[in-house]
Amino acid sequence: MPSPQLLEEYSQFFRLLSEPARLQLLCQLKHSGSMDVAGLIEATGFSQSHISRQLGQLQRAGLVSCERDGVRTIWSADNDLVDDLCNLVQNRLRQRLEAQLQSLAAG
Amino acid sequence: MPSPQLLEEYSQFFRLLSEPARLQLLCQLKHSGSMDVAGLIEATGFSQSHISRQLGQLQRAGLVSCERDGVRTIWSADNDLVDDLCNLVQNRLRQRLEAQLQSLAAG
DNA sequence: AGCTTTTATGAGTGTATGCGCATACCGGCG
DNA sequence: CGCCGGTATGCGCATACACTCATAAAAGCT
Repeated sequence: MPSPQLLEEYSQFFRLLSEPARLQLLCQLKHSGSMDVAGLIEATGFSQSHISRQLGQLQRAGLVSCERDGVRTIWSADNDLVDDLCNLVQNRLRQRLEAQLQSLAAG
Repeated sequence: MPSPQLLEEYSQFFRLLSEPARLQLLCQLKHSGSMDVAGLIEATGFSQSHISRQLGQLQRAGLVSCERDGVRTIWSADNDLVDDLCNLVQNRLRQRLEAQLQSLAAG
């Protein structure tokens, strides 16, 4: 059994990924390599303030990092953890759907 | 890039794990094998209605399942996905702390 | 059938937070 | 120094949801 503190850490991390907007920003950065905020606004349609806040949260968790290019800030995703997690979840979703399909066919 | 629908699925799944209470119930069931609600109340200190609701959510996601034993309901965790996810996150947390430690030593 | 025990659920409350608007900060340029 | 483009942040609103109390539903016992 994980300790209560560890459970709290886990859930805080999962909470970061529980918001479609944040997940979308992460995937976009992973997909495009590096982007500035204008690009993220263009790609996602979110407001500038919203994107800034979400990136701040992701940065504090070490999932994204930024470098300044003059007045602009260039953001990039930091590691493969999120991809790995999403792949595991995707496998699970597929298994579930396949099982539903089978039980439907079996009547 | 995952589709918006898939992103939504991902985030809904992560949202399930973003609540310490649910994560604790999952880990408890994983640890103890099978438990009835009275046991979970004893182990976690949560109210009966709260536990019932959280188990319902986890059941709809296919993470736990139940069998009735007379008037009691015996719950058990259904697969290893959550453990795998938590292990990945734990590795990440450890890496982060080690990096902080190194930068502190180097600082 | 009525009574008891165990679990599920309707209703209500409080808190957290996503999201936008407006604005303050901040680094570069004339 | 004043101005301007780009980013962070205070504030407010709306909504989602964890959590509780009270109650209903279900299953066994007499």
